[in-house]
Amino acid sequence: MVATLASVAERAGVSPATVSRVMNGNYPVAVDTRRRVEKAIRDLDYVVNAHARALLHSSSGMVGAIVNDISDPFFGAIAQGIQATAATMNRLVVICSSDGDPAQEIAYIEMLRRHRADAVILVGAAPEDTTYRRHLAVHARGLRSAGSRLVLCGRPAPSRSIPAQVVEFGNFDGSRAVTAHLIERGHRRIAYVTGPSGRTTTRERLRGFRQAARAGDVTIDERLVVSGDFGRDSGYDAVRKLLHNGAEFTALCAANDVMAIGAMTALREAGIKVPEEVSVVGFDDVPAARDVTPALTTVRLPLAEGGRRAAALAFVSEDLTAPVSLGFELVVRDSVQPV
Amino acid sequence: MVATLASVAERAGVSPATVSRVMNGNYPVAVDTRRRVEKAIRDLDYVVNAHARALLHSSSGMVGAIVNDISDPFFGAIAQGIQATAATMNRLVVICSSDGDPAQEIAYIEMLRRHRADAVILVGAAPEDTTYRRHLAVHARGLRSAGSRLVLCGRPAPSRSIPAQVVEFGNFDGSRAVTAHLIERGHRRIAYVTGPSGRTTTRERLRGFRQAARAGDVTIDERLVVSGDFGRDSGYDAVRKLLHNGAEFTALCAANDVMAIGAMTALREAGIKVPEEVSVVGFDDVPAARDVTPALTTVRLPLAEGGRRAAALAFVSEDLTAPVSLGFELVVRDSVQPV
DNA sequence: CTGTTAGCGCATTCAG
DNA sequence: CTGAATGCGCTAACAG
Repeated sequence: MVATLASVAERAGVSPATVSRVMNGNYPVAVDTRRRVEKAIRDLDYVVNAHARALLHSSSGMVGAIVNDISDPFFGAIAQGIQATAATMNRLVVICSSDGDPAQEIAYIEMLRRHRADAVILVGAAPEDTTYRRHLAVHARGLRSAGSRLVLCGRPAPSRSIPAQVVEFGNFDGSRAVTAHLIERGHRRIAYVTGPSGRTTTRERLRGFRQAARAGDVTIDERLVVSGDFGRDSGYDAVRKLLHNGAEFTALCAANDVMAIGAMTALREAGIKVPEEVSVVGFDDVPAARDVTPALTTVRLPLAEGGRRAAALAFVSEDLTAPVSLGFELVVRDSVQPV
Repeated sequence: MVATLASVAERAGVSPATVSRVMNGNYPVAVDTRRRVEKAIRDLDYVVNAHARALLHSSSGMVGAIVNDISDPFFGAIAQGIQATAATMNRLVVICSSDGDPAQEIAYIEMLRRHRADAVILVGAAPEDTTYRRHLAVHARGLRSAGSRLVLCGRPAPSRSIPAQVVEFGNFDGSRAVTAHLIERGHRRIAYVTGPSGRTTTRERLRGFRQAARAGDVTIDERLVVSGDFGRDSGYDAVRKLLHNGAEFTALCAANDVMAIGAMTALREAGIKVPEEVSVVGFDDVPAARDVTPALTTVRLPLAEGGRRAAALAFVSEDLTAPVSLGFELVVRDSVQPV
């Protein structure tokens, strides 16, 4: 059996109220009474029931973060940031991996609402389908009316009808910058590996790529645009497919580092030298980007900081008037060479 | 305001009990009554209060996992496995990052006990200090008497006095195998980068290394054993230090891949060719191991499976008589060359 | 099939 | 400074 306030009270020969007062320490209690109670607590290994407590306050001191895949370094870095500031505030973080499934994500949001999470942080690309958006809008209002916060990290602010705080990354601008970097070095036949279809991040980064191409007066051969899913193997496969189709390109731009790294391996296996024959760029600047050969030129996103900012927003009750927009930095390493 | 059972009942013109019955669906309710209630639920966007419910069952349908650092791919892979099987059972997973601090870890365990977590999964190396062990023993008994499970994943079973289910990895055997691999190829001056001090995993892997050396009749020059912390930079720094001290070695064995990869970068920057001049091996087989150049020879641990097995143990109530011992696989790639 | 009752464990009035 | 009483939201008897 597990000890309760009452059992501790009985053992200490006091009332439950007194035990409660020494537990919370915000009320005068006689020194020796306190001592007796503390001993009983230790003897019984009493641990308060967070549920009973939450029932009173209708809050739980817990925040939920929903990510696509916790084993992806992109999400790992953000989760780490969230966790770090949550620990500071003595809050429990519930991390849920939705596996990229919008329905799963909605299910998790509902679970978190059941647990009266103080905040829900949605991390990374948002699905663009309308069923998802409808459900999200309902939950957003529900969270709001329960006094909980909805924070979006790494996805754009949705319609005004859904109340949320948002932390955005420079997906569009970063993608434009890294593409321009390629073009400035003379590349005109540039392949692109996209993220999964129907996600905001995929769209934004691709848009940046196309925009830079237009601005640089290079036309994108649509046969060079192949779709990936942000996973390493999809980058690898994309190159195989490109090569198999006899595509010709002097540079490859991947929608994230993980795919860029898979792509580099495929290139190497095909006997194509990077960057001598093909330049490669990625996006995110995950830790591995620095350690592959050649080191990957990419766009650094302040991922951990994004997580920290998102968590900070989760713990504060004022609404932001505008989204927090985090910058990016073009990190030039060794994977690009002038054509 | 947030809807309650009572408010839904009122709106539907029925009793709270009836609403509860349609919510749980495990009790006969007239079709049109059910319909009316469902409409009220939707209208009010009613979401049950998990805390009120948990108060009755004294369980929460939630399991906690405590890891050292969620952004480390080792933990990411395990967390992913835990998460995957938890989702299958419709359970919420609370992932907590203790930052390698034993006191933090204890604090998290207590938080999870307050929330009446169905299980607590401790992932990765265990601290070896006695204060930690004493606290853990108390909590282990507390969890047990509350009907919760304690599962250890990637750390050895502690003393018999603490009740826990354990999933172990082949730290000792794997380390011995990969070291033997080096020795068989003629290496006799082998450097070693350890994990953080005072952790079980660090000790086990180092022990395997020494054991293999002894068995292969090679004596380890203690100046070649340098300590790291499982982080990438510590692998990088270890090589710098070794080089700075004028150490001579033909092979380097790192206690994990992350450090091995950092070490390879340091070697490359110093103009030392891997594997022509120095062979390198790692441990874990994280995703990046495949994509560095040369691809890293390492020991593959079934990390995701370990997570899945640990989660499975968390959801079952029978005690195992013996720890689950997961195998390992020596993955030979390109980072080792005969001397 | 449906309503009424009681109580899960705790913090908070309100009295002493 | 301490105790008794109340109710948070829900489900599980128990009646009807």
